[in-house]
Amino acid sequence: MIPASQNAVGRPRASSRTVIEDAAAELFLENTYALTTIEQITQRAGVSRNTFFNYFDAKSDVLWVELDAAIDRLALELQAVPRGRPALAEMRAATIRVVSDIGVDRVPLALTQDDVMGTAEETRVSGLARLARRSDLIADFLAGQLYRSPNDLLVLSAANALSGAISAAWTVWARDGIGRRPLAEYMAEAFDVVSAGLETALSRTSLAE
Amino acid sequence: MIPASQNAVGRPRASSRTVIEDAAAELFLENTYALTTIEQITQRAGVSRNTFFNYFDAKSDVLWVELDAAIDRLALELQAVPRGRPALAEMRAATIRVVSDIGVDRVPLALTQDDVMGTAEETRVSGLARLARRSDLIADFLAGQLYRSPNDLLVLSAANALSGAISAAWTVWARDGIGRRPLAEYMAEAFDVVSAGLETALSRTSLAE
DNA sequence: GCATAATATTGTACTGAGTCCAACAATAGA
DNA sequence: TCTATTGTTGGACTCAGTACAATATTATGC
Repeated sequence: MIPASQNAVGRPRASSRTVIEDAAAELFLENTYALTTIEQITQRAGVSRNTFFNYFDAKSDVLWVELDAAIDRLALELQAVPRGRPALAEMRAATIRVVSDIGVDRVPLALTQDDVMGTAEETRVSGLARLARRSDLIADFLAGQLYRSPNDLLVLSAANALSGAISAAWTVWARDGIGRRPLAEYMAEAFDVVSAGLETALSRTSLAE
Repeated sequence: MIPASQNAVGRPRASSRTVIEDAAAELFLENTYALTTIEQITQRAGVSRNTFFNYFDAKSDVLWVELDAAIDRLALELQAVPRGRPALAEMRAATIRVVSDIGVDRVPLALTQDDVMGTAEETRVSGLARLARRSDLIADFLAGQLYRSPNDLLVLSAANALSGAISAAWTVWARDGIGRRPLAEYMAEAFDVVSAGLETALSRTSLAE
C-alpha cells in the first residue's frame, strides 16, 4: 500500500478528504467516471478504501462537491430572509449571490465529464438528487414566505420549476465551454424565464383562499 | 425452485413480465422497497433471478412502469404535433391527454411507497431519472416548435420548469390519497402556474435574435 | 511531559445490484 | 419434423455500499 506521504512530502499534510477528491478528479478525467472504482481512487490517494466512506456517502458525491456547497449556501441565504418579504425577488437575489463567486473556469467536476448530461444515466441521476434537494429547499422557503404548505401544488410546482431553471443554467453554462460568461448571468436569465408567470400565480393565491 | 405454474394454475399463463411486476408490488408493500431483494421477487414470481433482468434494467424500474408508459405516450403525442403550432398550448393539451385515462385509484407503485417522496433517496432518485427523460423530451419538442436548439438556455429552462411542474402534479396527486381528484386536473393547475411566464418569454425570443 | 478521551483510519467480512456469457428450453414458421 | 428465433436459466464475476471491531492518531487536561 502506498504511504499517504506520497501526496504531500514536506508541506502541511493535506486532509484525506482533499487527497481523495484530487485523486478522484484525476481518475475520472483519465478513465471516465464509470470505469473508475473507489478502490482505484483510494489507492491513488494513499488511503484505505474505507476512508473514502468516511468523507462521502457515495462515489457520485465526489462529482458534486461544488454544487453541494452552492446548495448549502443557498440554504443559508434563504434562512436569513425575514418572513413576508417578496418571495421570488428574494429567491432570485439569493440564487445569484450564491453563484456570483464561481469563476468561469471552476466548472464542477461532474459537468466536465462529457457523459454527464449525455447518455450516462449514472452520473446524471446523482446530479438529479441535487435538483431534488434544491427543490425541497425552495419549496420550504416559498411556503414560509407565502404562509402556505410546502406540499401545496402551487408551491411545489413553483419550486420544481425554479429548481429546474437553475439546473438549466448550470448545464448550459458548463456546456458553453471556454468562452462562457459568468454563471450568475445564466442564472438570471433562466430565473427570469420562469419567474414572470410564477409572480402572478403566486401573488394571486396568496390573497385568495 | 418453485415452478412458474404456481402463479397461474389453469388460466392462460401470464407473461413473466407481469408475474414479476405483481410479485414485486406485493413484496414492496409488505417489506418496503429497500428491504426487498430481486432474488425475493423472482423467487415469488417463480422465475430465475436473471429473468428479472430480461425485462427490467434495474430494480427501480418496476416502481415506475406507469410513469414510464405515460412518458412514452407523451413522446408519441408530441411527435404527432405539426411543426410551428403554438408550443405551450400543444404541450398542455398533450400532457393532459396523456394522463386523462389514469383513474383516481391507479396510483403508480412508486408513489404508494411512503418513503418515495420522503427520506428514502433511493426510490426518489430513480423517479428523478424519469423527470430528466421528460425534460429531454420537452426540450426537443420546444426546440422544434421554436426553431431553436435544445441546448438553448431558454428552451432548457422552460423544459425543466415544465417537467418540474408535471412532477409536482404527480406528487401532490399521489399524496392527496383517497379523496383525490383526477390527475388531469392537478396537471392543468401545475402547468398553468409555470406556463404563463414562459408564454411571454418564449414568444419574445422567437421573434428576436 | 504523560495519561486519557475523542476522532480518524484501517481490516475483514458481508449483502445485494447489475453484467456477461454460454447452455438450454420453448415456440413459431416453413 | 426441422429450424431459426426468442425466452429462460446457471454460474461466475465486479463493484458499491454497510457493519463493526481493532488500531492508530490527534487533541486535551493535568
